Amino acid sequence: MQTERQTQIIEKSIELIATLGIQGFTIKNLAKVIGISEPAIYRHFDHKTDILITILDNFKEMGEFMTLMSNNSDDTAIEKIEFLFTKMMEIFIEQPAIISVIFSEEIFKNDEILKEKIVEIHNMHQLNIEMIVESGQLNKDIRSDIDKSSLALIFMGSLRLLVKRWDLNNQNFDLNKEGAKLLNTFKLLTN
Amino acid sequence: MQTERQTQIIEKSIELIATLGIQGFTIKNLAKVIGISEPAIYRHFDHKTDILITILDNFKEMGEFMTLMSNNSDDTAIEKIEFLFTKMMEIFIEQPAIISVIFSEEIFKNDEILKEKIVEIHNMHQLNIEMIVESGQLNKDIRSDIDKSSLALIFMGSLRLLVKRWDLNNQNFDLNKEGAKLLNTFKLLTN
DNA sequence: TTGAAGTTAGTGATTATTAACTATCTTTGC
DNA sequence: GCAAAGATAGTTAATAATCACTAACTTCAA
Repeated sequence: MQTERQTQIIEKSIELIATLGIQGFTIKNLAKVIGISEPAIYRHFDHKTDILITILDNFKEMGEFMTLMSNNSDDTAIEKIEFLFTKMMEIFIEQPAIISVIFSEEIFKNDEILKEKIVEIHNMHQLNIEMIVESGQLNKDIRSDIDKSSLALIFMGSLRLLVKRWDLNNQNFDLNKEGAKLLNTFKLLTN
Repeated sequence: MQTERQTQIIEKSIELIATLGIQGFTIKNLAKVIGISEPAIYRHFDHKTDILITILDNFKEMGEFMTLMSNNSDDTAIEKIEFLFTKMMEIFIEQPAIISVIFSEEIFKNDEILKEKIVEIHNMHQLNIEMIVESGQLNKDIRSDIDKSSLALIFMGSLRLLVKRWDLNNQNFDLNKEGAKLLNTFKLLTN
């Protein structure tokens, strides 16, 4: 479990990375935006890297929770994917800072532990969508002449790029609307 | 025009970012891998940021050249997209280090000039693919019930994710084969 | 009274960049 | 043709600023 202060450090760290990039994520900047001294940070995390590790662990947990929720229903495959899409966009609109961190694998490239965690998160989402697609193909909701891994790649790849563009363009278009449009395209393409 | 030394500095910078991340891209590291002293770097670039600007300018030029080539033929739309895909994968296989830089927009987040260049490159590729899709829809090579911007998003988004995964997984699968598979999926989905 | 969470003041290492100097080409004036 | 002058590209040594992190001390609530 995380203490309140730890949660705050994680949140502010994500915001810092989003606004200033990984190079702006310094203990000094972090302490400043929180309003405590630099050494106080070390009362809550042993090393700077531990903060990044915790960020990725939180993302992984969030992903696992979404996987559970999407599969714990008797929705059709398309409805499950719709749920995942909607849920993800909801999170991104509420906390846009997450985008810059979760879709920026290169940030974690230095550290082998961090890189491994990123790959794990990728695989988890890929496998979850593959599973959903497979069930949809069995139920004839999704056409069966295309393999599940390609479809999962297309689903995730386009959502990622859409969200990233929204962020790069200072969130100056309606992500919900564009997301719905993309989802509709998927429905047309895959039935 | 770039001098030989400038080209070398650019190449080694990209490699540094690819292997160590943006945090490993220091003048000290750069000087070391090139085999000259740190101040010598400043004989060829005024500031560290100028190196990053030049990297992005090169990427943009490369994109413009590919756009020209893809449109300077009487290929069908699908063939043009196939050309773009093949060409890009060729470049990535030859110089995998590029992947970590060109698909890592967050690296350039600090600097407004750099961020703007990234958005420009995005828009250029999006518009080019949209144009190709539009011509394909006019010729009935591509189904017309889906708008070109969605299809362009899907094309680019999935290719990006495929290439990034290949890189994240230490290039341990056949990118050409997976790329061909993805292209085939597009053909099935869009005809 | 003790432990958690803060403080100030400092550590050595590293950062981008500059100053000053040098060896080696290249250009220019006679 | 050839020396003077200048440009090019390198060097060592140093700069102030910043980095992650630590030691030692204080505050305060359970």
